[in-house]
Amino acid sequence: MNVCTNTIKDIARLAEVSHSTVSRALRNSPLVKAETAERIRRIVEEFGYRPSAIARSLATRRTKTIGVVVTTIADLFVAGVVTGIEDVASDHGYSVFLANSNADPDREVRVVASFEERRVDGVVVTASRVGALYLPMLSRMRVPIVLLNNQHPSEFAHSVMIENTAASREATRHLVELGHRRVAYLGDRYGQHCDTERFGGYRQALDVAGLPFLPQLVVHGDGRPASGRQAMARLLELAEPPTAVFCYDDMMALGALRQIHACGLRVPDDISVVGFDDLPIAEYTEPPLTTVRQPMRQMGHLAMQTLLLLLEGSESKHNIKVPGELIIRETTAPPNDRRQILKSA
Amino acid sequence: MNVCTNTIKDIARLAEVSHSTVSRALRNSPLVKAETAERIRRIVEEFGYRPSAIARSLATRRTKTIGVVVTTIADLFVAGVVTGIEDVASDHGYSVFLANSNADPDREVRVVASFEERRVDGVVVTASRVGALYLPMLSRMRVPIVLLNNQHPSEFAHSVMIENTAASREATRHLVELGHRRVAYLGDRYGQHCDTERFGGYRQALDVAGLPFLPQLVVHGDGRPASGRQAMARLLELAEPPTAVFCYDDMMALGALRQIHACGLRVPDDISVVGFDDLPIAEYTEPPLTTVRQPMRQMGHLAMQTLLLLLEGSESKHNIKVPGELIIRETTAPPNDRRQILKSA
DNA sequence: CTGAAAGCGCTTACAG
DNA sequence: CTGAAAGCGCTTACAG
Repeated sequence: MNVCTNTIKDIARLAEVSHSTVSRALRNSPLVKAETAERIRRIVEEFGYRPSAIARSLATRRTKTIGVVVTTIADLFVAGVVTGIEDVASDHGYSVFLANSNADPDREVRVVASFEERRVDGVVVTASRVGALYLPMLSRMRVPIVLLNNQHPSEFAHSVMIENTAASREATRHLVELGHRRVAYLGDRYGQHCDTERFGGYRQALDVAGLPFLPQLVVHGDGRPASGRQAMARLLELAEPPTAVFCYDDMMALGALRQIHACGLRVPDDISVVGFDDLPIAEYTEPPLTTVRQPMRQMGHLAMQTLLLLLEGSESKHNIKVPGELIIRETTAPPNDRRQILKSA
Repeated sequence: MNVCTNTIKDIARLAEVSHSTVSRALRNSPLVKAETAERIRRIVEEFGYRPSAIARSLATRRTKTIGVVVTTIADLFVAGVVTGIEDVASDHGYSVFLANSNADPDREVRVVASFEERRVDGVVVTASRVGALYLPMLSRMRVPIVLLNNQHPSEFAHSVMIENTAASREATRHLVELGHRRVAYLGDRYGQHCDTERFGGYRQALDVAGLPFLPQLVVHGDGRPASGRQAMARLLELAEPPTAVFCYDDMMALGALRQIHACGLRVPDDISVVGFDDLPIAEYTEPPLTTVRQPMRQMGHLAMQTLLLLLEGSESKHNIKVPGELIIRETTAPPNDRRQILKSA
């Protein structure tokens, strides 16, 4: 018996009731007599009937579907967030459409079009490198949108954001308190709002400590290891290299570690490194990485919970700030005054 | 003007044609006069009308939607594969539903139910730790299914698989050729078919080299770094530890590296390590990891292309084998006979 | 080339 | 508590 050919009318015929009654029974309507409902459910079970969400969506004008846009899912932060989103979506009967934009404007246009055509009930945009027209295009859809670690968090819509500034300040202060005076910032040139805030926290910590801001100690990558390695190489070529580096994310910290080791320097003896994210691999770098934990999965939960609230008609603005947590492992230590000597070895 | 309230009839009224004609114009039917079609398209554009994929799906009985099930998306291999799937799905007008099963039988049941109700046109199951009832449940759906690095690849359905046996044999042979005589296998107890095959390749390489198989050199983890570390610890506690370890995946290799370093041993001087996957981080472990590359994204492409073929009515069996590629980096070297001495230090 | 009509498989007021 | 009917927004034979 081909499941896909069964319709509500087939079940109605078998149960000797109208299809309206079957519909009610399936939706647990109190309007249907208990024993009738029971009989219907037995038949539904026996024939493996699955009501069509398509037809239901057309009738109810709700698809119980959300769209999730990411730049790429092949990123442990993004994947963690999406896991969190899907967790609660699934618990509430929502299915999720996943779309990668690849930071490509053409694909962004297609993603928006497909989400509109599929009549998703809501959208979450995660840590995307969005084109200029993208967010306005999305907002035109007239469905709730939640941004996660994205630009325009407050002006534009509802959002879930890590407390970038406070967390970065704390991470930098950790380095300063260890005695570092030359602390570099390895940023992400595509990091948009998050990069601005993390850089801001770094600056604040320097100010509070009365340390001068040295522009030559600020370098940028693209968020990935190779670029972190290159940026680190530039720092190490400086006449007076930093004794510590605060990185925009763990992946670039990974590249930085590689470059430091490739130069024959040691972490944390010669140079301290701090990351951001606390990816599952952070505990397994060599040495284990001091970093700022973002509760990625929980942030995904919050984003979906916010969307759910909006879908239930909440009118308020939702701008959630999630605290980061500094996880001190083994890439940070007091500066070694002999570093210059070792380097020449 | 609320986009979502526009229907094909609104456009028909504005264009002064019947909604049938609008429908044809939008589907580029040759049945409609060029200038009429042009006028309709202008109006569609102007009002930002988006045809409802829901209504279209109901009428055509095709949703242009596929379901992708994974155990977890928070895994760089899985995420790479899903990226590949989405690439070609999107290019062909398909949207993808992503569902995490978390290897939880309850969720598996719900995923299958949701895919059935949403009338996905096809399904791909990626590297899942599937429950016993899962695949039969899916196959009951009567839509094409493609398995990727999954169990039952040939008996059950269409599949894309890495050449586990050949790749593992080559990886092990690499170690043997370096002179290793005590090569361990660090497997994944949930790796099912893939683990069996990788273990098989390891055994074959030993046999070919005339080396004895030593059961005490086979340990298992769960695929993640922490378990790799634990398994490595067991190997190092052996009276005669291995001089090389072939790991089921890069993540466990990461844990193994950590444990080796934590014991004060050096890689590759004291012990060689080989991974499997060539994740983006493999180049950035310390030292950079020798591993077997799986072309994850391309495997995703192949899976979706296979699904497309099946959706076009292909009747043949599709069982695609993808070769792995040994990438030699810096975790492998000839064995060091002084290893025992160093260990006691 | 165009339109009226039936149908896709549901939900839900309305009437009983 | 139950059923007949209308409607959700499309597609597509059928007739012209």
